[in-house]
Amino acid sequence: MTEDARDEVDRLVAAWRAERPDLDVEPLQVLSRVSRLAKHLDRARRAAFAEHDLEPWEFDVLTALRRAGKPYELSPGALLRATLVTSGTMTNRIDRLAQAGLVRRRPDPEDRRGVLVSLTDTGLARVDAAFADLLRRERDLLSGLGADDQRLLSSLLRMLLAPFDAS
Amino acid sequence: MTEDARDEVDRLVAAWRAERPDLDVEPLQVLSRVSRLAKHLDRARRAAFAEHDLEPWEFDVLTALRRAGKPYELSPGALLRATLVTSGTMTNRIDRLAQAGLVRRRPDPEDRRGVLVSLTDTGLARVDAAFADLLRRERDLLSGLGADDQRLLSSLLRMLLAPFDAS
DNA sequence: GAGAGATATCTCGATGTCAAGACAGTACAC
DNA sequence: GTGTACTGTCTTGACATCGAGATATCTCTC
Repeated sequence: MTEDARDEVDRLVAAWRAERPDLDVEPLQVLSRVSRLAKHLDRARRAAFAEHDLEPWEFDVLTALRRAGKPYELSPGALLRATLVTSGTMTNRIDRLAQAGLVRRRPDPEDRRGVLVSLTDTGLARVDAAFADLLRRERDLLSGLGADDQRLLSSLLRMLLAPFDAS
Repeated sequence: MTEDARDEVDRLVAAWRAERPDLDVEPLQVLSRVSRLAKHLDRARRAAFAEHDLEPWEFDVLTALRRAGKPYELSPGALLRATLVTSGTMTNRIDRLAQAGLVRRRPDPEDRRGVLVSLTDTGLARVDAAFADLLRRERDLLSGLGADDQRLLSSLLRMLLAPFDAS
């Protein structure tokens, strides 16, 4: 038993083993780490975006539009699928982004139920700057892992994620 | 170039490469997967707890107390460090858990600023049932990975997490 | 071409979270 | 022991999110 209780999850698992030796708590080794890491990442991202006057939720929407390529335009439905939020949330987000002058809304000429949301020039500039900054910081967070380990890690994560994205 | 765009992140990375070939977006392969997976996990957990009439946030607090072992008692400060939330949030959580009869609050006899929070019998029973259920479901989510891959994955994640937990 | 069901977006109320700050109590240096 | 800085908890107000449902439009079948 290589003894390295180096993070909170190791301590957490050890505590469970002491309290509930009857249960197999191995799944926590993976999934609790995923959850905790995500929480830390959220905070790191928030700090990164603050320098560009962007909230994480604003960044999420703007990057989805940015990735779509010219003319940087998507429907609210496409945006909510890209960002994993509900429709009410997306309506609210678009409202505030439009108010801030980062996106524009126009009726979909093909479907009168629909709307199309596009980046303004300001929005494009902001998201490009913030994204470059984010990548810099994320690379830093990953610096503890070699390139091979990163590839290995991402392919293992992909296996877990695939069932969700398929459905 | 092994061509397997099997999850959303592969598509996301491909889109960035097309739009910003000047940037190295490799960090996303790992970190976007972590974030997205955490979001899916939250939903899965929510569904699991619903059967036990527990919200995820309730479960988080109750498990922290459960792991502490008899007499299942911790300070609000210890609880907020265990759950990564702010003090205002923890006060609110404890209020509602106490109202629901799942925890009890009493003054800390050693420190008159302090409070101690402990599980009630009801709280103990509820958290034990929900935890067993959660493990069952999490094992299921991980069934795509062999035991070796799971160990590999958790040790890679540990490397990323360690710097956060150290600070 | 009429009707049924699906789809796209928005509205509204409830809620959990955070950040900042208030307040009481403790610890430590001098 | 007194003053200062620190710690632990709680209060408050703002805010982003969700879920459920409303409305308008489209699509497909007959």
